[in-house]
Amino acid sequence: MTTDLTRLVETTRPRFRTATEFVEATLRAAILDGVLAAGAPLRQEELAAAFGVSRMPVREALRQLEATALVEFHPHRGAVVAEISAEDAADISAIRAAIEPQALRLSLPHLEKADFDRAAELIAEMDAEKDFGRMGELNRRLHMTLYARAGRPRLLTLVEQHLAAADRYLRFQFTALGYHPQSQDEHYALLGACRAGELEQACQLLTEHVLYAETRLTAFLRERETTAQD
Amino acid sequence: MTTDLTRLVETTRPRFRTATEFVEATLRAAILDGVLAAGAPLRQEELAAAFGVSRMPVREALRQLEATALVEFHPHRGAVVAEISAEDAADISAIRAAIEPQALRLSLPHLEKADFDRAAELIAEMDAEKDFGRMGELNRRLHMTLYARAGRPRLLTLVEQHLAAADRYLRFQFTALGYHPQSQDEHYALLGACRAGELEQACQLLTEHVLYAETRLTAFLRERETTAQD
DNA sequence: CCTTGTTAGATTGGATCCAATATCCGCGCA
DNA sequence: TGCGCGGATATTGGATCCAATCTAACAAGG
Repeated sequence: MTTDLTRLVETTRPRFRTATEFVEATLRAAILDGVLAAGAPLRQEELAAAFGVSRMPVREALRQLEATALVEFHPHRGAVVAEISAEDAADISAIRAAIEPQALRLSLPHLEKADFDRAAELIAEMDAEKDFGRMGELNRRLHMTLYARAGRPRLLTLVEQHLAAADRYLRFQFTALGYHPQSQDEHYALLGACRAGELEQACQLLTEHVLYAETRLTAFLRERETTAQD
Repeated sequence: MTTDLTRLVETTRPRFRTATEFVEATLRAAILDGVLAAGAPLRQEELAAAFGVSRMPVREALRQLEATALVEFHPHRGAVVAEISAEDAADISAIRAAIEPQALRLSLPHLEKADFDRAAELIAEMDAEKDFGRMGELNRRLHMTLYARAGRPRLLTLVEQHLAAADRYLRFQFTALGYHPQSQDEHYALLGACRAGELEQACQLLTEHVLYAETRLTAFLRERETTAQD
């Protein structure tokens, strides 16, 4: 683990103004990308060494990640990467199903042709992409492109966080089952409705898109959880 | 400010296992209750003295509050209590309007008579309550009572956070204009629909309830912002 | 008189050090 | 042989100390 992190460290370090910012962003990416597995203990000393800083920025970063449920603190026992479960996946999906249509509703009236074209590009890129990590990134950017003009920073931050959280789960599913192609059909349909300015239909499609993803994902996770008990 | 905090400190200290938890919870309450005004600088040394701890638990607490947008960090310049604005109020309302109906949708089928009775009690208490601080607390508990059986911890945490954030704004409005009685009518109607098991109607009423509150609030805030420029 | 450079003070960011608590292993005893 | 107790060790929580940087005041020059 240490070496995996060290590589990221040198490349991204100079972009941040404080060590805490740097550690926080890098740790978040590492957790979301699956570099740090669920349940893995996050020893402060170890991380500090990997990042080339002292324990303090690590502690502050961990605190911030705790607030977004990416790590769990156990007093005097340290922090661990948040576990994943079918229950939690359903939880995240319920949130996405609530806030993403809201974001789209507020954004769609202000979207312009350039935005739709950008979205179409991203979908096309996803068709060609093989790497699951890049795939998740593209998926997030596609969704965020459609919501970007909502003009509601808090809402968009929430959406981004939960897209990323969902992505953490999807990576799991993809590596086991491969990418689910139906999802791309849904993207095309969604973009079509958006381009046509069909607000209600677009929201409907989006809700179903999130719901389908949840159904596929939780089915996979539940099976995985039951077979794991053998 | 120091003295206001000191009073809270003694009464709540023993309930927490770590100083950071204690500082975080107390600071959050102080900000939401308006004890610490919007824009107020949060000097680490000052807070540390008020809480009777060193600067470190204060720093960790501030980091956690930053992640929930209650405080803003400016590198090397310190933290301030998040500002309030009509824009931000609308942002929070948009989030509430999205997630609260979702929570109700998931919870309502599992609510029992005892839950409805508890909610009715809370509404009645609100009719009698004069203090705006207690009023907000009761309002939050009422809403959460209706959502409690959703069985989605993340979603409920989000709802609770944004109810609290909205409450911070409502306190502003109430102290200037007094409590808006229409809100209570909406509560009674909502509870009625819930009791009758009318899921769709209840969600509709709830959405409108949040929306009305937003309309009243932003109108008040916008007026306040324009008159403040004289 | 206004602008700009410089410097002193205040305040945060980060590192190190000490104390408190949990875990783990071995020993004694039933 | 199994269970409980106690100390050693590792790790976190908290305090203190030092360095980096921002703010503000003041002086010099245009």
